Amino acid sequence: MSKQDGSSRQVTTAPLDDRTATIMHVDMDAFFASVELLERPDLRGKPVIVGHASARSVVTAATYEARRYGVNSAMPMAVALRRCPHAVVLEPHFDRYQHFSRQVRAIFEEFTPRVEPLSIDEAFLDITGARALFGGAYAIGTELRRRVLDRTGLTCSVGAAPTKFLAKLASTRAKPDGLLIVPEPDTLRFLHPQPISALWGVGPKTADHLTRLGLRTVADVAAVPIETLRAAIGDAGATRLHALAWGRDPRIVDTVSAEKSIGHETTFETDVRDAETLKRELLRLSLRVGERLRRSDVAARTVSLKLRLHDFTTLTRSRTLNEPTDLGRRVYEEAVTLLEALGRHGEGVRLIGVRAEQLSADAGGGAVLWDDDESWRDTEAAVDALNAKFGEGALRPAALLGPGGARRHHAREQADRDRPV
DNA sequence: TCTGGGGTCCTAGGACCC
DNA sequence: TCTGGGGTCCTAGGACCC
Repeated sequence: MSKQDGSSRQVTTAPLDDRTATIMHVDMDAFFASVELLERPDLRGKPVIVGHASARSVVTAATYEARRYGVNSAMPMAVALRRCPHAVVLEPHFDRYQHFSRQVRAIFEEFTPRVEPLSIDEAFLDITGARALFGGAYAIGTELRRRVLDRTGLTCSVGAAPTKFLAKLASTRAKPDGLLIVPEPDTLRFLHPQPISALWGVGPKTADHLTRLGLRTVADVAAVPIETLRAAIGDAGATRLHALAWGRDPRIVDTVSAEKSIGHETTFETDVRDAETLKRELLRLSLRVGERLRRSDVAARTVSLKLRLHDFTTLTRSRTLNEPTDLGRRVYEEAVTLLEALGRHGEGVRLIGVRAEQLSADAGGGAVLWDDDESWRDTEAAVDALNAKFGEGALRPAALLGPGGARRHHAREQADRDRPV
């Protein structure tokens, strides 16, 4: 094992001929907070929290200075400010984070095309091929961290190991601003002393179950019979945990994974009982879902509604459609039907959300818009049909000259905007 | 202390089919 | 008449991750 701190207090090198640490995990340090500090250098070294100022908000990100007071992401803002009253709270700017996310991703791709973004601020890299050009994991990690810092002013932490799980664990242990390489022969020595919570998929509940079995470390999980695990946490979880505890993780770096659902939700400042307010919000959310479905060129077959009541009870209701849709209007119709059938909104709704599931490549054709409208297949007739429905000139002719996909896309945008609610 | 918003995966029961 | 077993789909809820 080798660890290099950003401060370069200690640099030990992994074997330079190591060829086993083929997967790299890169994780930006306190990403949102660090991006905000680029614009507010005066706040450097101070506890800074990123999050909305509203009553029901949570911490989106916190600098390490704030974390020293026990502030963590997802913590209610009220709690965070009690722990660290002098923290500076900044509003999040997601467009900025997106901008830097793209920038660092481009840097990753200078090393390998095999990049799998995990979220806005982390990614896996398969560096098998990059080694020939850049040297081993150590050289790649060091150069990558240098380029990210030089060009963005942001620090990141890097872990490299033979598997995804170990690489991610390595980057976590390297934080902040560090590099940790775990070659294959060192894996169990690195892994087994870790607490069970380090295992991917072990949250508070599972940790509870495992602790009740007397398991505290990853080594304990590795040693316990898998049947014991199965009885405690179920089939899939037991199989996965047992494998992870032995350093086995079959997941490869996957550069092309399709999204499985698209949803939006809102927590109200105060609980809402009024059905009209709920419907208005539901429409807004549904239209956003529709826009994203079309942008991704997919259609959804299942619509699901989510309600969180005043007491935090969370309900979901879903319905599978006969025909897939990419229209927010259609999503809304289903969601509102589910809402009314549920009939619980009088109790006071804290959160409402809608999600489109069972996505497939865009169904194409007019069947999605009007399943009785065969004429849609013909461009001229489609113009007439649409303009008849939405008024003359509703369609911009230019949009119709492009490929079918573009034509359908534009027509649906128009339909979603113009159809009366 | 009082709990965001974006997701993924798993479980379990019932319907339905062979 | 009383009853198996496997597979898939649908639905609701929950754990978990960032």
